[in-house]
Amino acid sequence: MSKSNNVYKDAFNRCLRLLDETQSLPSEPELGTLLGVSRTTVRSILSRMEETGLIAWNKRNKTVLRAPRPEDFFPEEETDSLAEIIERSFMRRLLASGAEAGMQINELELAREIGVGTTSVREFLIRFSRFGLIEKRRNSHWVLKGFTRAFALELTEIREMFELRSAAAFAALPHDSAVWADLDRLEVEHRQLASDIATRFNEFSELDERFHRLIHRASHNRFIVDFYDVIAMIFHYHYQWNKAEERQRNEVAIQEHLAYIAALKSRDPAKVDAACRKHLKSARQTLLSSIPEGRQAQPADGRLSGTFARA
Amino acid sequence: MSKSNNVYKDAFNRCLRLLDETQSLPSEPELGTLLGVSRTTVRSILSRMEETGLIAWNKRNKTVLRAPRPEDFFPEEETDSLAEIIERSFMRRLLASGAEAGMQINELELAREIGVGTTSVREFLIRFSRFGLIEKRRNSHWVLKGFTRAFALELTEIREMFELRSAAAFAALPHDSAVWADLDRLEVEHRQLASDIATRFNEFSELDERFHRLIHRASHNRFIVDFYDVIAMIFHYHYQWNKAEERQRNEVAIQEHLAYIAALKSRDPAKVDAACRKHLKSARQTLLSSIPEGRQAQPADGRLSGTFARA
DNA sequence: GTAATGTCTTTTATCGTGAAAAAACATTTT
DNA sequence: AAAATGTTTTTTCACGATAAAAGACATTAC
Repeated sequence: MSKSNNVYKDAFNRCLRLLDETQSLPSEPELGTLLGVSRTTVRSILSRMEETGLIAWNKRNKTVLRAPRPEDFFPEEETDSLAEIIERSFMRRLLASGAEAGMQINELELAREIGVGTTSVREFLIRFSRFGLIEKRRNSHWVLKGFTRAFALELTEIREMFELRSAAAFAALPHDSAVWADLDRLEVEHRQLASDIATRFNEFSELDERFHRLIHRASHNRFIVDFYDVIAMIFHYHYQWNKAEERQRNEVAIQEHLAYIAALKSRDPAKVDAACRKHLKSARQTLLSSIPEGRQAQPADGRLSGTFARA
Repeated sequence: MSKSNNVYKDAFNRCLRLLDETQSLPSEPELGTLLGVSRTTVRSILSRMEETGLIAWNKRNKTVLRAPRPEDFFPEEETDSLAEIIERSFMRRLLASGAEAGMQINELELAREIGVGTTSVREFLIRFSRFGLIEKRRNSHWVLKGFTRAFALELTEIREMFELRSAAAFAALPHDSAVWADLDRLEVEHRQLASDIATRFNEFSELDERFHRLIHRASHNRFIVDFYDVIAMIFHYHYQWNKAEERQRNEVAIQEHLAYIAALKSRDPAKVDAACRKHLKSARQTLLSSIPEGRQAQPADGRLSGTFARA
């Protein structure tokens, strides 16, 4: 099978949405930039759009003939990259009960179960290892460290260290920095979401990530910025997994963010520190409360069927 | 070629050194633990030792017949893992002049130049990416961020944050903790090295790493402990690259370590903080002074032959 | 002459394959 | 019966091969 054409399919779908807005498409290089793909892929997309009667394509002329119909789109599941498929599959297993600290991870079995080659699984595990949830034994298998209370505490410890420092750096940024406009925009979005909370509460997690990433970027430190990937990953799956009191939690978080934003705008270090601490404390509480007591680190032993086996 | 047997060769060489000390070798499982390899590999080693007349092997009896000769050993270069070979090769290129920030890294070309498969190079680059020196463009090449002044400053910023916290945690450890004995042992080693500095100054970097890892471990935080891998990697190659005033630098560092150790033993937070800060400051200076001014981040352009190409 | 399109080449992503090494199972020895 | 040895199976590691996607070069259009 060698390689799926999900890049093409995903870009095709995104291009279809563009069709609604205009009568004719821009030049190939322009489309490439817009969709984030190469001209080669753009031309494949245009070819297909011509074939299916969506556009008339003659050199520079790409006239839209009709609006896209649902059946023009490629199925969602065919647009995911292999890495995404593997990650989702792996995280499902990890968060499912039965995945205890100390268990072995079997590359071959994982690959077979997901239906992909071992190379992709290996590469995924190497990339995933920086999240601190798995560890490699030299010339041997991977070991699961488990999504434990200890993990959550270690993660939040670093997060708090990094974010307090970033927030302080943020507040010290000059008045003419572009971040203040970004912050204003985020504040508006927070207020809109707050007033619509009853129906849109599930949009918070995306806003949350953008807000915190903006702050972390002020550190101008690649290690701090990159570490937010770990936090984002954990919170992403955590939100999917723990829906209890989601609306209320998010409502509280939005108010904390607004207070945090006000503190940043005041540029008063003490206020920033206090608002940041307060929010991070409740974020930690939320994460911790979602980890059942049973999910403690404990050396597992014996063998178990499936991807994870007792060591 | 599929897979080299460097694990076997390396373990064989290490096993040869064991031969000097005893008349007979222990059981297979025991040897496996000792050498850190499986019984399968142990048996291959024993087979060869029997063939070359080093031992007489009959079931539980493994009698040493003669002392190993130089020609019994496998050549050093055959005992390195592929990952080590690729890392060395890559770092040589990275630290060589001409590798500027913004350049592209070509997997295929790197693989060809080193003489290995692309998979191994890909996996290496993924693993290496956590050091913050390279970055991947989606569906495309890697980009070199460069060993710049900015990199050194970002690295040391995190290091200082982490080590100050770890040192404070260390000093707060209970009296009966095993780390105090470890610290005492390290102190002795420091004093021995200090008195022999003229001849053994190049042994410092290994001692340095052990000392700092001991401190970082007191944080009980996997992210802090793991981050020391980044520091160790950078300092490892930095030491190889910058030999200027090595002896004097190490002499100063040993004295700083001794003061740092004394502060830890005093368990006085203020003293620990001061000693730690002082040492980290001079470590940062050493690293910074080794980065030539020319080695600044600047967007490269155009193409260049070799592994790294201008973007 | 700049920027697009058309064509060709190179690189990346992924798989199946086979040898090295680990791990599991069976048998013997103490 | 506990621990070693002998044997077989499974897993990891690394490669070459191939389609997707990117990139480079040549040609045409404005």
